[in-house]
Amino acid sequence: MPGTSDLNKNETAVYDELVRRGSALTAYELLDSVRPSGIRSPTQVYRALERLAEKHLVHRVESMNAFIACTHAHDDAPNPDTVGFAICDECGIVTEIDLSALESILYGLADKSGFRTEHSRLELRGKCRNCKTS
Amino acid sequence: MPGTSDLNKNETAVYDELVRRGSALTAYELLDSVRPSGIRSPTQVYRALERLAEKHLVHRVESMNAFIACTHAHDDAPNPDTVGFAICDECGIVTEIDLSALESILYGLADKSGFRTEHSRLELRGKCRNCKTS
DNA sequence: TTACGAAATGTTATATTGTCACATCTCAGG
DNA sequence: CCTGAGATGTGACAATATAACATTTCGTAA
Repeated sequence: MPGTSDLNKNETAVYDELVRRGSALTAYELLDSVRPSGIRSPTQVYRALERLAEKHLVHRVESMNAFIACTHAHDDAPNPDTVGFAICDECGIVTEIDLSALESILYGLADKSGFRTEHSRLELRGKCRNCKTS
Repeated sequence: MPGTSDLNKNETAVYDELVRRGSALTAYELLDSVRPSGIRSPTQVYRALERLAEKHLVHRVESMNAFIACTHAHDDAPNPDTVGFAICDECGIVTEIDLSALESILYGLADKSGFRTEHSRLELRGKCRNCKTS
């Protein structure tokens, strides 16, 4: 992973936990999990998450108030950045979708009205492969 | 507007306020605004919003924890429904984007991995026409 | 007409999510 | 060594959302 080397202690604890669990976690779930690493307050978790997000190592899943380790390579290029998630309402699994191919289309949509997009987020809700038959 | 006739007192108060203001408002901003209509608790606001959303008269803007009156005709057809917003980080204006043309592309993206999308939300952050020059 | 139940509404308290303010620590540059 | 900018820790608090339960409303059927 790019940039995982220059993480401080709290960032490492939070990032490792997100990777280990492989699912979307709320800040307070994370807090409970990283207490053994010496993190005691929400502020510390949110600060770590904020910096991890700047480094594109985690993403915030808006519709869940949760955070997830990034699974795609996002080149370190500056914005605009575009990311998508497919969220299963049955089992809660969150899968990152690569939208790079769509970027120009999505940005063009808004640009028609004079809007300059800096970053964007797409969240799909539905049923994953495993849950859709049940 | 379709279905604005069968709104109850609280739904009407909340919906009218959203239309009157024409911007995205948080549930608590709404609560303050509709107190004169007799609404006193967050629960009442959230219940009204929930039913207005079911009727496609308001949308929740996830990345703002806010709600906005719908400006597009969403046919009363069942899901999947797809809506987008362009949000100006400078002045806060929120513009609804019609994504109906994109629906099949967006859904196809996830479908490749076996995901069945039921509804989706796209939120673009950036600068609106007026703010992007400043 | 009255009685009943389901759904809507109101009310209070509480849970969850996120931020502020300020003290303390760390460490590179002068 | 000093200093000061940025990182970190801590406690209090603000903002957002839901739970639990009482009350009301209203259609329906005895």
